[in-house]
Amino acid sequence: MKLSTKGRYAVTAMMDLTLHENEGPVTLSDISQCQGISLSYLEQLFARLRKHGLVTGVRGPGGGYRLAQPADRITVADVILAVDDNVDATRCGGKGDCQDGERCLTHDLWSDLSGQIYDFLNGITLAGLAERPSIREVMARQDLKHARSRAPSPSAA
Amino acid sequence: MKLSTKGRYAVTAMMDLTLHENEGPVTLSDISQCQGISLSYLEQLFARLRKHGLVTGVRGPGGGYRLAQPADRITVADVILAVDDNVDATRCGGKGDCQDGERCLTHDLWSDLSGQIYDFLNGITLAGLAERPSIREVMARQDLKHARSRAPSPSAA
DNA sequence: TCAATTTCCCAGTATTTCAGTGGGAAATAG
DNA sequence: CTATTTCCCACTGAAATACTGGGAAATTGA
Repeated sequence: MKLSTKGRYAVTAMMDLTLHENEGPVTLSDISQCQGISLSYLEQLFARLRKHGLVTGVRGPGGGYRLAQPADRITVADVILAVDDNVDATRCGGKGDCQDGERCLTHDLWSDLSGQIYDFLNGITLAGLAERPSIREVMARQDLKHARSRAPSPSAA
Repeated sequence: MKLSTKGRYAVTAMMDLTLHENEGPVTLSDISQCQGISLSYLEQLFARLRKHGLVTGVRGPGGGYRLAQPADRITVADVILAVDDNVDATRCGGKGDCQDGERCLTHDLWSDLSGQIYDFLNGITLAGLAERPSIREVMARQDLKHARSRAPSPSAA
């Protein structure tokens, strides 16, 4: 389990898709402008997300990306694992003969901890994140702005 | 909150100190041989751990490093934050005027998640890690080996 | 049919971080 | 005094990160 800015970019971008899920596909240039990430770098990230079956791309005008699965079935761990490829784990490869053949217990310990971190992140879905109070608050403000032709109806998807 | 091999090295090294806490200071060359990390790189890591008040160095023969605080007061989050310096967090710096002044909510969302990860790792102390069954098991084997004045026990592993 | 949009794809580059190398100074135990 | 070990610094190679740029394929709408 690795946790870097790359993973953060991916998660925030996926949240963008989640929050605008019912407004059609989201273009990468939108996310690029919002997040301040270069378009091509986003393309690279989304290529991986697509290969891992997390998003689907829609080409052409009006196209963009949308979630390939319901938001409550995609976890933060899924997203992070999709973008940063394999973790090499231990240096001694679990040979266990590092020093006197006994000292290497800390390796097991890390894999133990790492597993816990994974379980934790795997328990947080995009839908779950989107339901947080701090987010719903900002979403409500957005709804007001976007309701330009009619009275603000509380109808959510 | 960042989670990389650097942080893993630091945590596993700190666990080494924790597990041999009552055997006097642990030298970096010991950890180097065990973990397969270069001595100088470990020195760099421990310089940071020392500056953050997590370890104390003892010079001279018989010296080494020991925990600067009781193992149940040092958390995994402490260790990780000590070695990988600041996380820049958001790119737009929370200006909030990224697109239409409304799209940047995903940043808040990430800081929310990041805070949760921190809380999680901050709830795991070195002492807590050392008490895990898988670790105690290996520790027990070590105790047998270190008891050299008695008859050698049947081969482990 | 044509132009604009947008995903897709690939090859290259700059920057940063990771990890290691090497030399040497200061403290300390024996 | 000497061996050990922390401390400190400056440098290097390798890898990951993040960006640049060019272009092809699909799709929409005029």
